[in-house]
Amino acid sequence: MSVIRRLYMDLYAFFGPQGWWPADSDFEVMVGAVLTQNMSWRNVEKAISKLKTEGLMNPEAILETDRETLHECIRATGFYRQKTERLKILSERVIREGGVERFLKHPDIRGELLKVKGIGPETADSITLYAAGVPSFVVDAYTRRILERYIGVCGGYHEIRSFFHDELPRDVSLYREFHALLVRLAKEYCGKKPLCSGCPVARDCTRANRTSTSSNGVCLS
DNA sequence: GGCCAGGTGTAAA
DNA sequence: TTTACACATGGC
Repeated sequence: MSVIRRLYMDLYAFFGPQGWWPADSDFEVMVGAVLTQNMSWRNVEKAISKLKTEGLMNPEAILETDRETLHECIRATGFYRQKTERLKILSERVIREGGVERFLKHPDIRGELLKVKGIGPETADSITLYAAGVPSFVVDAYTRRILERYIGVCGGYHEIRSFFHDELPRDVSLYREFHALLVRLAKEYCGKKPLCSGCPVARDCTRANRTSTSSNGVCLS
């Protein structure tokens, strides 16, 4: 069995199913994916809550509402001027395509998302996987950290994503759970501290700590 | 008080 | 093609 499949099985056995993405609608997934760019989910939750309270969690409202109001709602997520523009651009595109569900059914939804200004590969993959339900692995800072530290693999976004795609069957539920489990592991056991008391995959931690990623680890690119 | 957080676009080298 | 930098707030 490959090390990556083993990691998934160990994490699933330890943490159980995560049931991601935490959202009440596909549009909320899209908004959350933009707002969490370089920002902790804790702060994103506040912004999402405010948007809902103000009745703004839909593309029409985002597009019509004045920027100052949106700034106030999402200020806690940082880069709030940029993110306001990104939400407006995304909302405009969604409406132009005939609504959220219709847009998400585009045969190349990931490619379409990447054309939208302000949506890079990670945001596109988050929306593709969790809103559109198309298996596209999300490579975020947690994924990179775990892969590098526990398995000794590093590389660019595309290389790491391909690594998961090559090693795993194309399955939406599997990709969702695996990504969520990586985040869970990173948050609870793999912060800036070297390691990792009680880590459920301590075997791999030990191995990764012995080998320098730069000299002995696997570099995909 | 300083570092960090589930990135992305742009411009310069 | 790669690297540096701006974007900005809140938690610990």
